[in-house]
Amino acid sequence: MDRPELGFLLSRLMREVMAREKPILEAAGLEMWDYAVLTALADSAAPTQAQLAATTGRDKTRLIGNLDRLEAEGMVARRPDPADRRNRIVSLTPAGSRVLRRCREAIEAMETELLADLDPADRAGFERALTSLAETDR
Amino acid sequence: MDRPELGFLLSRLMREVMAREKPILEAAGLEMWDYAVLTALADSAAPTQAQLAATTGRDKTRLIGNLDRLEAEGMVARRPDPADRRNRIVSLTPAGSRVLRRCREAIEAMETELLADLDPADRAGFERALTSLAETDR
DNA sequence: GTATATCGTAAGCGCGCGTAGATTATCTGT
DNA sequence: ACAGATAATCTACGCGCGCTTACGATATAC
Repeated sequence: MDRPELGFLLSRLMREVMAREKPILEAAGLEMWDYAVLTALADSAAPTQAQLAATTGRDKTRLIGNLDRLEAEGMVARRPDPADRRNRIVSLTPAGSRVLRRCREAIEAMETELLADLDPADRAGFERALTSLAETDR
Repeated sequence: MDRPELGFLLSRLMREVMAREKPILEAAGLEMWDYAVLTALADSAAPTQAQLAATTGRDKTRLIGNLDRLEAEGMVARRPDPADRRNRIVSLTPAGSRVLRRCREAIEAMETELLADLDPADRAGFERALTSLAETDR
């Protein structure tokens, strides 16, 4: 297919998505990284902060600040692992869970709107391909 | 469809593509922005640097450094517009054109490999959808 | 001819980033 | 009991980013 390069297309689309997400997250008092952290904790708590850093892609020393604030606002809990007290188990609080759900819904609505004009088959292929490609971690 | 959010998928894929492009561009002595500039000049010269900045998305004061280096290495030419000597017309030199073509070929090969495992129909839909979405400038 | 606007350029601002080193608490192997 | 590894934290780099201000050269409006 003849098209601009992936990098350009992706960075353009990325900017667009970011621009649309930003006001949603700001309304909830979250930064991008906060949201990534909450999302990573949605299914299950993180056994260590280092692992949470790895799964979110956040630098582990930078993650600390996000957790400090999220904890202060009661969205996240840090408790020492009883089995190894060096580790901090990071988990979502009910309040954090609520904030996350609200943001998630708003963002999904935004995405639906963004993708609305696509040919349905293209859209399905796009989502399948993107999901598959995002798992390509070398 | 049930999938992670667009933002996460895109940023993961973006990182992968960047990681694969980097060594190619480094081998040619280019930074990411240099390559974006050369690509923008491929079809036609830029009538002003401000316009080149706008089309590439680069801040216009930051663009200057890229042009300085590209010009010093003979890949790009800056000449005053005879009709309005405040403007600098930026154009690709033959050498710049060669470097661009070589990088472009390597990057296209990389992309082909990256997309190789996709279902062909998904891949076609992915490329069409991405191209279309990247044109969504609000 | 004088005021106003535009282009390219230089310099400096605060920001977030990844990284590195040191520190403290804790666990593991011997 | 002791040496070495590991987790979280703090501090401090240097980097590139976008943004702002200032300035000289040039063009345009009156």
